[in-house]
Amino acid sequence: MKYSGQARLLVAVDCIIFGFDGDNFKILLIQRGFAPEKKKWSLMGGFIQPEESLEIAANRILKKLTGLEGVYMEQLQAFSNPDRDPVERTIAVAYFALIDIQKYQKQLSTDYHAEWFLLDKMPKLILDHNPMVEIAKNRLRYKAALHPLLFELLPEKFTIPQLQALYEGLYSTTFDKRNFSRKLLSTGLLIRQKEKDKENSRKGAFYFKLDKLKYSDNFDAFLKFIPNPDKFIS
Amino acid sequence: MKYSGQARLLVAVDCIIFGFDGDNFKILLIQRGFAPEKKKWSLMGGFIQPEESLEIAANRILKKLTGLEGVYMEQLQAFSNPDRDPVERTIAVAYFALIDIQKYQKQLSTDYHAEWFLLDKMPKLILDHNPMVEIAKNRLRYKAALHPLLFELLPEKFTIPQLQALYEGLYSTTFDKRNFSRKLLSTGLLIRQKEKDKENSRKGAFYFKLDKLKYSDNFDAFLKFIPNPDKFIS
DNA sequence: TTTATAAATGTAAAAATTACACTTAATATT
DNA sequence: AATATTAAGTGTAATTTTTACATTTATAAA
Repeated sequence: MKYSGQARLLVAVDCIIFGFDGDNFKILLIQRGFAPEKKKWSLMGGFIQPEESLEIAANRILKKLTGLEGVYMEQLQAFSNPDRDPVERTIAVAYFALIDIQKYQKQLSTDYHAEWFLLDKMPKLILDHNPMVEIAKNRLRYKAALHPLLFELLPEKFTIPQLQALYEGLYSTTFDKRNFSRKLLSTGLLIRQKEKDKENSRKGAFYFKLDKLKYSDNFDAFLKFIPNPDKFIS
Repeated sequence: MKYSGQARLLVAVDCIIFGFDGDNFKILLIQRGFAPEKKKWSLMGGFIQPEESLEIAANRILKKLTGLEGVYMEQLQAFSNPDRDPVERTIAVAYFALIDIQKYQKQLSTDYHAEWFLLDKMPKLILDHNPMVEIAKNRLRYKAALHPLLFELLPEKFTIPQLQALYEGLYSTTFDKRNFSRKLLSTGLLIRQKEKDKENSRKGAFYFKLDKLKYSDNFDAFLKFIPNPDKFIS
């Protein structure tokens, strides 16, 4: 028993993979090894398989490229312009992922000619992938203004100055460090460690870890990390 | 030139249509006139056509049911569990719409046996439509806490007490009317009219209209209508 | 021992939010 | 005509949150 007389379409999943290298936001792109658009840069994607949900497909695709599982990933939206793929009508559901760039295993992706690009210096991508990335950036700015999302981009131990650089990078602005650290510490999500990071200064900066329990409890809380976030969202 | 060896799927659009009758939130449902699940209540939906984007399809479907165009509508998310439709694998992209219930033309929908239900007293729906509605309610609560979205549910002229009832209904709570009106008026979005609504009190309540220019300018602004919105969002 | 450098911290002023109760306008009642 | 009724409308003081801003501290290098 089937629905007759209706068109069936290809459904693709595309992953927008964000990372942070300590100084700048990055995005992981691949160079297509096959026609059409061979050699052009692209988001990592693939078609949904008959037995998969979109979430499963997105995780499969992410794992294939990065070797990572259990990564933060969120459905962005479906892109459905009938002309978006000149080869054949395809609907793409975009997901964005936040990964700890240090966990990314380069060798896994040599198959795909993957490369991290500075988010601000991204090449032209195939199809409608550039607008997808723009929408994902905005969604990330939106969500990170209210929820403790950006920790997903950091390693287990991180310092307050690193965290501030992360926020400042996302919003292309600067924050007063006294107010910033007070706000972040007041969430109660951070546990100070005894060790310091001595890489970036003589004095060293204390490492912090996330209080994972409080983190998962507060993930959906409105924490107002960024004052007037609408200034930064287009 | 086609992508070979990939499965093609049905893609459906389902519309979650919210209204407000002055006292309660409502949702517009239809009773399916055909098998499977004939006579069961359902969201209004349909399959995407070859030349349509999802947005166009959603608007087509909404217009067919309500007669309305230019309505506020937003993509909720794609639902893709492989078993969600027992007849045939179908991906559904849900949209939610906010309409002024007074503009809804009943006669248009007799074709579909459409009916407004109290949102809290909704029947069981087919497939995964109940969870779709739950997700839509949460999204609406989330977004309305920050953005001036709910005006889409009201007629052109409305009173502050009506507006407060609307917010109180969505969050199942009460607000102090002094603080509520101060907050809403401080947005600068409301223009007081000379006439009063005398339906609900002897004194009468002043009508207000939206300042449409400021409204569209501020639609994406973070206005914090609701204190601690995470209390209300699950 | 001194110097250099980034990390860490406190406080006062301003703004926003909260809690709370009386007055007013208009109709209905006597 | 006076009075009662009812929901609309409004103000203020206390608290909390946010903002602006400068000095001290820890450490390694010279």
